[in-house]
Amino acid sequence: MVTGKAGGRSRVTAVDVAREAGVSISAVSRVFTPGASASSKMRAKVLAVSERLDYMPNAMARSLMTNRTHLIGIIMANFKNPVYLSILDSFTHAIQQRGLRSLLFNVSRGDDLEASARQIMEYSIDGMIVSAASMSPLLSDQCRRRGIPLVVFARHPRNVKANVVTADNVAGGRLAARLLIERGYRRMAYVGGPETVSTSLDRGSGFDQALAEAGLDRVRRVNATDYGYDEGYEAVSRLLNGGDRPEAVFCANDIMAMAALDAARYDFGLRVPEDFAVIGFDDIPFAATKPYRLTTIRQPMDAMVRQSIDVLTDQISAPDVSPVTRILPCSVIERDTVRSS
Amino acid sequence: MVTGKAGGRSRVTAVDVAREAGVSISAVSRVFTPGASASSKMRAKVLAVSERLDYMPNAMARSLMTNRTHLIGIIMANFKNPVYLSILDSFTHAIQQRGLRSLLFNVSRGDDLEASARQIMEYSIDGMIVSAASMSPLLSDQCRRRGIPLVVFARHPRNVKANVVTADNVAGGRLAARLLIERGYRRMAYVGGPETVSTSLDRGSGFDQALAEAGLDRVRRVNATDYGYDEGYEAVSRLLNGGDRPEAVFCANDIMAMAALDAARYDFGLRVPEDFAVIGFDDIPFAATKPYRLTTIRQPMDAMVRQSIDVLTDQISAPDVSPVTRILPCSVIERDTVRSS
DNA sequence: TTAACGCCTGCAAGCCTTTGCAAAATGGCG
DNA sequence: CGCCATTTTGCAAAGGCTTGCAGGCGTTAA
Repeated sequence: MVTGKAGGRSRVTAVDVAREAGVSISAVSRVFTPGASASSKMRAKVLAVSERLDYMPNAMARSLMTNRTHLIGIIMANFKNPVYLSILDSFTHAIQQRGLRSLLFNVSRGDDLEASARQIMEYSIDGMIVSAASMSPLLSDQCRRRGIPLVVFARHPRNVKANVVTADNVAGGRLAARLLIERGYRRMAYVGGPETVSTSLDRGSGFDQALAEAGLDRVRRVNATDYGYDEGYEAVSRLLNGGDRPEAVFCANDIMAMAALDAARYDFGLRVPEDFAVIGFDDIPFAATKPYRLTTIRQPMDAMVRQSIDVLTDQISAPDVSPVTRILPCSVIERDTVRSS
Repeated sequence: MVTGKAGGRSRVTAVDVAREAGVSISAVSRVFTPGASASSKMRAKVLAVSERLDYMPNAMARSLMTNRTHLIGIIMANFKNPVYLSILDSFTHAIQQRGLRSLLFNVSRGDDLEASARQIMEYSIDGMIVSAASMSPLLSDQCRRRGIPLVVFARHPRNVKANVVTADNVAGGRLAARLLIERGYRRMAYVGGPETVSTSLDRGSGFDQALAEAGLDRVRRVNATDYGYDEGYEAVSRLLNGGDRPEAVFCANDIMAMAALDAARYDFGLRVPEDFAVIGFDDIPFAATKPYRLTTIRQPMDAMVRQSIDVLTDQISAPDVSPVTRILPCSVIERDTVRSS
């Protein structure tokens, strides 16, 4: 290895700075290590030279020694629902605020979540956030074995041992049911997502519970094949074409609710909210636009993100505490797709 | 440093595997280095032990030697427009496909782009993609000095020396104008984003050009304070309230176009497309929903992403080629907000 | 059977930091 | 001015991996 190695031009390193400033390498290191002892003369000298040479400590070499990478892995699956853009926004922001960096992994195209996780682990990240429908217990095992704090976001898988931060989806479903009942609707249906997804399941079962408590039965239930607009449209059309046409639907997310609204109005000539009510879930920005004005159940996303990062950083600094689970309450955002009294 | 250091339990390393398998460390390394020479016996033995011990090479240590991190930095600013979710989807997917990883940086809240870039550089990333409104020349300088390939995505700043992959926004603007002219509209207006953003500027000037060529003048132009729905709504209301009411508007993105449509229909009682035409830009999924059916100009996002990554990886393997700029054509997606003949 | 030839493999140096330890410098105080 | 208590500072050893070099071994040809 004689000349400039494989990659780009060799960076300026701490030895260059040390030589130039006439100090030891350790001194340079200490100037760039918060909390290390260095006289102000020293600090000034090193900083000046670093500035001039455009020196910057090499994070890789550093992490080799410190066993900290300041990298947080984010595993995401849903790139179709705009809520996830704002979730990503909040997460990356919160992560950067704390001086950490986000390593983003996309597991949407059925790419093996397991395999991705392994890849991530090569980087010995400090912590990991998973926001993906399928959360395998093997992943959480991997993390525990390697001592990597993990929080499962907006999902509540029963069979994994990890931190969980989620909205209270069951309670959210109940909220929807009670609103509908209170407003005099009687024949309700639920439009869920794919059958395996715990959020959809929880929202549905909360809905059913509250219905049952009021002595009502859910008329029907359909599951969309995916969480998108088209899939929702198709599912709702199926629902409205069948017998037992409901007076109200509760949808597992806003996108499907918007599809429901469109299908009801444009294809079935239903008046909303007079003939037919629709409730969504999430409160995405589009739900508030003029043509929709969707009544919906809101998850406290900001709080969820904040708590996730809190839990994660706590766990990073104190690795041996046992996993916590935080369940945050939803609220109803009332607009115009449920009649007002 | 006697006992378990700062971070989690110490990982299993190549020496563990080597000892256990009765081979040298180099052997282990070579088994995990594609293209290195190792007999199949060797390989089998090492792989078996690695499996059992759950060994995985440490990417940090590796990159220290190879000068390659396999990390691609993505700098993004716009977390409000859903197009960026699909862009992120495509990028992360393409990056993973090539065995690389995405380090995502959020510079939306006016966080200094410069400062973020510096942070990113500490990780000595292999390449960087910037999709942010403001692209400072200093950033591209930083990259060039450090030998980090850089591509500017969906933006065409004149004053930076870097790879550029973007849609032909000027031509896109012309497309919009010509469609409108051909369909008999005469009094046009443009609704742009903040005045400093090159995409909005280019789209507007292409629009103006084509109008001028047809002997028409743009009636008015308004700029929204941001690219969102509410800002668009406000801008369009201003436009329609003023004198010289136009018969058609071209909006710098779909979100504002949707806002325009809503404002025109709900607040001004205009019939679209009979009395009033609207054209957007981007072709986001919501533009296709029943209440909108928006006619719009589409950027070839997938191709743009693919080319960006191609350019980037080319540049990574051959660092000394000069920057390229690729400008891809837009197309019109015709739906129902411009009359059909 | 022996020599020449290749493929494997191990050795050890190097990548860029951090950090325990001990020596040097500083400062306060009598 | 000398002594002791603190800082500062430098040395050198990690940390986990890659890789040039040279010796080892198995193979083929004579």
